[in-house]
Amino acid sequence: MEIEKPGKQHLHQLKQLCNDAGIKLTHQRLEIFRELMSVSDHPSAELIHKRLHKRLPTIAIDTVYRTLTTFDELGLVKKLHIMNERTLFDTNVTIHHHFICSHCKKVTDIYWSDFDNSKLPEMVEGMGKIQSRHLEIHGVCNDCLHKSEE
Amino acid sequence: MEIEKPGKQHLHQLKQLCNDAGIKLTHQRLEIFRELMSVSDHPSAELIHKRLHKRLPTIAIDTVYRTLTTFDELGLVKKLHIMNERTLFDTNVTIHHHFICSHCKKVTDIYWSDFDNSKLPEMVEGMGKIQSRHLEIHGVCNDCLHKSEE
DNA sequence: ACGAGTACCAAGAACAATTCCTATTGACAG
DNA sequence: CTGTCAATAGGAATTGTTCTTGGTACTCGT
Repeated sequence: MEIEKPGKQHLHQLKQLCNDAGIKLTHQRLEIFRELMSVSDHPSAELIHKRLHKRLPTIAIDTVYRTLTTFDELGLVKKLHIMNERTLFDTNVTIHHHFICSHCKKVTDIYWSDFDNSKLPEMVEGMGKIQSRHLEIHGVCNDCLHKSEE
Repeated sequence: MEIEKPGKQHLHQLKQLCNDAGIKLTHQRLEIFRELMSVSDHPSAELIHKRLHKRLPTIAIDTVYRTLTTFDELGLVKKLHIMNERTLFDTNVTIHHHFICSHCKKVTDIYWSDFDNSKLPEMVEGMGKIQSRHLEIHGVCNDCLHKSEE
């Protein structure tokens, strides 16, 4: 079972990817990328926009959405649609699952390659062409468990 | 592995539940319940509202949302938050998972009790108090596979 | 250097899903 | 019958996201 979170993408990879995709590596894209790679959580578009506002006071929320969608298509980030919450973006694009605290809503990555490599039941395999599987585990995280004891 | 979908709830159970919860069994709640139990798919609030409009021409979409949330709290239905889509409601509240066609977006229930009863990795168990697990399998369903061959 | 073409972006309008607000209704207790 | 209170209808508001528009900057051919 893997536990370590894989290393982050680097700037030259972004440049490469943009080149390959035939799109420009603009200032905005670069800054959004830097912001994404500097965080280890699962930020929302709104949060990224807020954080970027210090460095890029004129950036529009729409640009953030557009760029994140572009990054999603490039495979640099992954859109998460969890719970009742807004769309989140995961900078970790390797195969993994999520633990979601039903109290504080924090999302924690889970690596479980044994499960990823295991075979699904025949019934499921027969439903169509399987592309991916994503496990969402809900519970109360340790932080919230300790807080509620106080 | 279970395959059969468990039986649906019945009217007297709704009455019982409302009584226990100390809320009234209003005409609207009854009709929304009946509508829910008559379908086997995963309807959205909007769709339920549209269907109910024939029988209850004055029902407000807000009432549908409120009632579905109430039912969710009572455990009669389960809110689903899948993909980029709107919130769906699942009338099947027994433990199960979902296969989501990335092409037609259809959601199919999966029963896999071996997995439900299996132990999670230590690392995950240690993250907090686990309440539930939900597996989302993405792929292309057989219908769409056949259609694309034409 | 210069003009046309293209990708890109900011700003605000538009949109869709959901929730809030408020007056009204309806059921029940006294 | 009347006061009370939960529940509802209808519309307005809010929220998250996307579209439209006009303008800017870079690129390529000349």
